[in-house]
Amino acid sequence: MCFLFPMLVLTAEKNKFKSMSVLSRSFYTRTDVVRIARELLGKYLVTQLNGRLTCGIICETEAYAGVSDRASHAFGGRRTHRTEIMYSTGGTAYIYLCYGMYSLFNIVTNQKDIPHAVLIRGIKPTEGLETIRQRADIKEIKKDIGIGPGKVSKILGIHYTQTGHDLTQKPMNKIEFGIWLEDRGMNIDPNKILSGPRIGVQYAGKDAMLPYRFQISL
DNA sequence: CATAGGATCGCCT
DNA sequence: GGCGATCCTATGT
Repeated sequence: MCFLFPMLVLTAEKNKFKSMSVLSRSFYTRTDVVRIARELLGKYLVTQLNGRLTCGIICETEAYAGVSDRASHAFGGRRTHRTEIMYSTGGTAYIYLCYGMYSLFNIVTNQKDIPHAVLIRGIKPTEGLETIRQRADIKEIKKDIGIGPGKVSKILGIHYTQTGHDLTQKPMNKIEFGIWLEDRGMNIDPNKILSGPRIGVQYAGKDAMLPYRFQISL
């Protein structure tokens, strides 16, 4: 037992380190975008902009399964100036403008040239609440402040001009711009995950009914 | 070049 | 639940 004890401590330390880690390339380059969309629930989405750190727990996602998914911008292998970023390696940000005024934040997944992506539809803010309140242009923070893909970007300072950003790199200092994700060891009970059809994709025919939307209540 | 429409939101009724 | 805001994107001439 006295030989085993230090090993247990080491294992605990190792797990602790792992539980605070920035999500790495290998998390994003896996092939199952629907699984990744589920696993992103409970992860922390962090931005640093103009020296301000803001952060929230991801609580709603949608998977977009590339060339075979009629709801995806990359359906049929379409490549345009806008969608080109979707063909990057997993762990790249795909951010585009919706309805002329909302930047929508997506995470590219899978290997290069396979245009899968996960749309982040909701977060629960945890850090930088005063900055978030200012960006939202409201007097007091309410519970639904981070619910809705347009709101996620607005409160975190994410803008469509940042599309293509590498999500696996933290900024090198307190000033540099960055968007990244962290696993802080939050455990999500699979039974608590709600799933259903994606929002706003009625044009996608039968694919509009796929249960690719996932959410948890926090 | 012109134009229709969009992976939305907040305010109004 | 209905609607306007607001402008880029994709497509067609």
